[in-house]
Amino acid sequence: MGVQRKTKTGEQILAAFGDSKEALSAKMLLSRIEQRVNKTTVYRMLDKLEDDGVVHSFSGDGNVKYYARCHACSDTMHLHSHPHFQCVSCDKVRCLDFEVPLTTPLNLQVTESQILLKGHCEHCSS
Amino acid sequence: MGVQRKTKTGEQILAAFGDSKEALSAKMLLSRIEQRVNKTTVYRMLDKLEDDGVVHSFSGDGNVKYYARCHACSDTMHLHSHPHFQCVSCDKVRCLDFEVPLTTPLNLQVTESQILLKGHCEHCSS
DNA sequence: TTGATTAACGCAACTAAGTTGCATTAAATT
DNA sequence: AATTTAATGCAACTTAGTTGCGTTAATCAA
Repeated sequence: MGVQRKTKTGEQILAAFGDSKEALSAKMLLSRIEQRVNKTTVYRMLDKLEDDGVVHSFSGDGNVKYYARCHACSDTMHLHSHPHFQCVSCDKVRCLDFEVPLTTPLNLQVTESQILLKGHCEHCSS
Repeated sequence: MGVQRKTKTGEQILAAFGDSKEALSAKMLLSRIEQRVNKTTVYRMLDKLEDDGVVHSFSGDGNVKYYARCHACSDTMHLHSHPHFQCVSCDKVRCLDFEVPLTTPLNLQVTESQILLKGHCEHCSS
């Protein structure tokens, strides 16, 4: 079950994401939220937001879970064949706004896909 | 620095992988190895094998690191644009033997890519 | 074959991400 | 205002992976 009540934590998490395509870990969110919030609360709220199709998650570098705002999802339909990019210098992660056409083997029922690209972002290229 | 000496742990890890495309976590490897080996040893050996380009790693479900034998890599060249597939029923992970053509944005210097597909494998499809 | 060198190892203690149980707080509803 | 229960905070926990350090064993040279 997703979000049921309007709370400060929920508002602040969504405010932290804003309209950007940046992906944030629970830790990053905690440091960005002004109001003192417990990490458990953040994890639970992120779960609920993901249930509702408001955010989506994926595994970034160092086996850390990242969350980002969804832009074309509902609680019934999740379409995330867009790649994510993580800069190995500044560690920022974000959604890339194009889709990767994935042809999957006929013998496999693929229900979800995650594409993570790593490298240097435009600000960190030497 | 990679592997320098031929040891039982190294042999057993490679034996556990065999020639298959299956990917294994450190935990799975530990349970497959007959001889009693410490987990630290396994983690360290996997690091060295990865340095040598003998195995490659990626982040699977639940933020667990998986390792698989490389088939076209050396210690200087790593080519892993092949996807990995994880069955959400039996949890097995493996390399898929085709490449995904990734067109990456010009402003980003992509040095590595990870593609993880999740779903039901041929044995777990209902 | 023996002795020296040091890579590889085992162990214990640690870190960091994420989870769980439970008592408390505060939205929403009556 | 009273009631209901979703959301919260806290402490304790789990699990993956790491680190420091003393010991073992692979390799190599005498």
